[in-house]
This record gives sequence, C-alpha cells and structure tokens, in this order.
Amino acid sequence: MKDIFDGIRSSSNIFKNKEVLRPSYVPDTLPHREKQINELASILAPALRGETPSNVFIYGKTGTGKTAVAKFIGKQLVAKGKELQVNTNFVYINCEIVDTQYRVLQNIANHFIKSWESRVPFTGWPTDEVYNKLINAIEKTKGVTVIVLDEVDKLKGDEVLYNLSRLNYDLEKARTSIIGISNDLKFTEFLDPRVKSSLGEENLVFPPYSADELCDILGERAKIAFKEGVLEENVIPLCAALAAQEHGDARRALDLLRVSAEIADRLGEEKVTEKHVRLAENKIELDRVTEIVRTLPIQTKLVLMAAVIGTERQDNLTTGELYIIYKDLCKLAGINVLTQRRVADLISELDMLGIINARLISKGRYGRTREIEVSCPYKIKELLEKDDSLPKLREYKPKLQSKLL
DNA sequence: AGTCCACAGGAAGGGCAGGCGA
DNA sequence: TCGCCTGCCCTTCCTGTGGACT
Repeated sequence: MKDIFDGIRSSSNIFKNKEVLRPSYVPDTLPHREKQINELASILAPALRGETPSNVFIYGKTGTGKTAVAKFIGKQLVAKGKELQVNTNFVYINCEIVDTQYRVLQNIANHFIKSWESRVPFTGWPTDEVYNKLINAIEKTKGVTVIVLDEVDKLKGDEVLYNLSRLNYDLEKARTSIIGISNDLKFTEFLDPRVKSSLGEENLVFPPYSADELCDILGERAKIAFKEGVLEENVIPLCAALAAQEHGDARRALDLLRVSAEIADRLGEEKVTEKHVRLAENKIELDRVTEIVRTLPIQTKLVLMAAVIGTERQDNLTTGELYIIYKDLCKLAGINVLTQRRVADLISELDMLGIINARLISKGRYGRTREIEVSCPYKIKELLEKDDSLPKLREYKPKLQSKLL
C-alpha cells in the first residue's frame, strides 16, 4: 500500500500552493473590489469609535466577491480594533449550513463563550434562553460586534432577522451590526417590513466581474499557486473568458483554472495548456450534472428517464408524449403516477437546472406545447442506468411504440 | 375572422411531516 | 406530549395562448 501513495505523493510539477485557488481562501488583496471595500469599511468604521455601525445588505451573484470582501473587512476591523484597543468582534455565519433561529443564536452565543461547560448545546434549550445567553455574552464584550449572515435568504423564517435586528434595544454597554449577504436581489421584497427597514439601512451591490477583471484576479492567485512558467499564456484569459460568459463568476474562473492544472498535473505534463482548460470545462459540467442527477427525487428521476427514452426514440419530444412514457415507467417501477400538471412543473424544474432544455413552441392547430431535449444524454442515461431505485431502461417496452415512431 | 388544439401556468386548497412553544 | 404553524408536494380547476386550419 505504501508504494501506491509514494508514487502519487511525489511533488507536483505544476502547483506550489493549490489552496489559494479554493473558494474558501481569503487573499490579502481583492482586485477590482476597492470601491466596495471602501464603502463597507466606511459603514463599519464607527465600530472603531465604539459607536453602532449601520446594518448592511450586500447583493450580488455567486462569485462576485461578497463573502471575500466581508471576511476581508472583518479581519481588518478586528486587527485595527486591537491596535486601537477598542473591543471589536466579527462573527461569520453561513446560513446555508446554520439555517434555523436556534442554531444561528446558538452559534453567535458560542462564539463568545470559551468554556465548554457553559456553551449553548445543539438542542434542548428554549429559544428565549439562548437569546438571553447571547445578550449576556455580547454585553460582556462591551464593544461592537459585527455579525455576518452569508446566504441570508436560506434562513428558515424571518424571525431570526427580526430578533437580531432588535439586539441593540436589549444591549446597554455593547452594540451590534448585521451584514446580510444574498445573491437574490428580490430577497428583501418578501421580508417583514420592520426587518426590511432595520436591516436594509445600507445596501451594497456587487456587479459581476468582466473578463479583464477576472484575468487580473486569476493572475494574482496564479503567482502564488503555480510554479513559474507552467501556465501557457492563453490559459488565464481563456478561463476568464469562459467564466465571464456565464455571469462574471470568480469562483467558476478559479475552479476552471484549478481543475485544468489538476488535469495537467495528473497527466504528468509540464505545462497547463488550452487543451487542459477545455477538458476541465467538460469535467466540471459533467460533475455538476452527476451531482444534480444523483440527488433528484425519484419522481423527477422518472420524468428525466422518460425524457431520455423519448428523445432517443424521436426528435421533438413534447410534454404529452413524455407524460405517456412517464406513466408506463411509474407502473414498471410500482410508483404512483403524478398528474400531468405536476409533471409539467417537474419538467420546468429540470429545465431550470439545465439538465434538459424545454422550449415552448406552438404547432398551430395542433396546440401549444414544450419541445424537450436532454443535455448530455449519454452521461445522464449512464447515471440513470446505474440507479437501483429506477426500472432498467431495457425493461421499458412501450405499448405506444407505434405512436411514438 | 373565427375555431380549435394541446398544452402552459396561475390559484386554491388538501394532506403530510417536521419544528416549535406551552 | 399536544396542538399549532409552516413549508412542501401534490391535485383540481381554471383561464390563457400561438398559430394552423377552416
């Protein structure tokens, strides 16, 4: 066993420090976010005078640097606070993971409670007791605490936001400020108006990066991540251009660069080239599809399977034709049949996920319908065939073959 | 110009599971 | 532990729609 790893472990031809290409890495400089950094810094600056900073909402699509900027400012704020001997605290919470009122309050409280015995347990306490514990913990700091709620739209219910926005009413010696981060621009529309006005005192919008800006970002990271001269000239511009095509997503650009280099490294090559970027693009797309298909509910998988079978048998598969195949598959699998209305929604969901492409067309006298195509049909077919919860594709013998062909 | 098809997609509400507070 | 609330999945019912056909 030792020998296997000895071969693989031997040092990389390409990487010097791969970690800087991971999304979790917070760099020392954030190119093309100077304006947002300055704005956020000036909003939070009162914290260093012991005053209450305004609450902020940060919007922007994935990979536009929202989290990086927030963490960056948090780090700087705490450091500056230490220097000036003003107590400033920074709590970061990812609401995709910590998504209930109890867990959010528990996490913030435990940030300040160092001894294990007095920490708030995962479950068991009434929420108001956790809230009181949190108030006491923050009060003891006698300083300003900045709480970042990343992916705040993933929180279940807006009661947490309401309670957090009222923290300052219950505090005497300490102050808090909330930074909400979301990629959903419409998020606040559905909030309780009290929460909306309290939390949205300041708003920051992070625009997508352009291809040139992504080039700079990748260039900065590449200097630390790679050995000298291993990237062919056009690799970074290509990664940047591909990511900018989607929606200026820096995370995607970094992923592309990292995976391209990993592929080159695994192939034992000396240089990362355009060919590796193309392979990486393909791999990332297939990984995404695999992950989505694997986690689909059984009914949606059956709809997808019907789409695969249908498109294999004929071009221009319509909703009605898909539904006929779907019903047969349900009977084969011994699963209850959903209504066409529901199946139409499942088709829309698959369309939104980019697994299928459903185009609305009109056939005039013969009605209006959606024409369905499957993206990467071979990969999806392979994934569905491996799925034990589904009937085997070869078992499907349509009674309606004549109708379909 | 009017008809008609095969749906799309909105609205309302039922059933169920899970979370929460008393 | 129990009742209430909420979110999710789903059904039923309904109106709307683009364009080929008459």
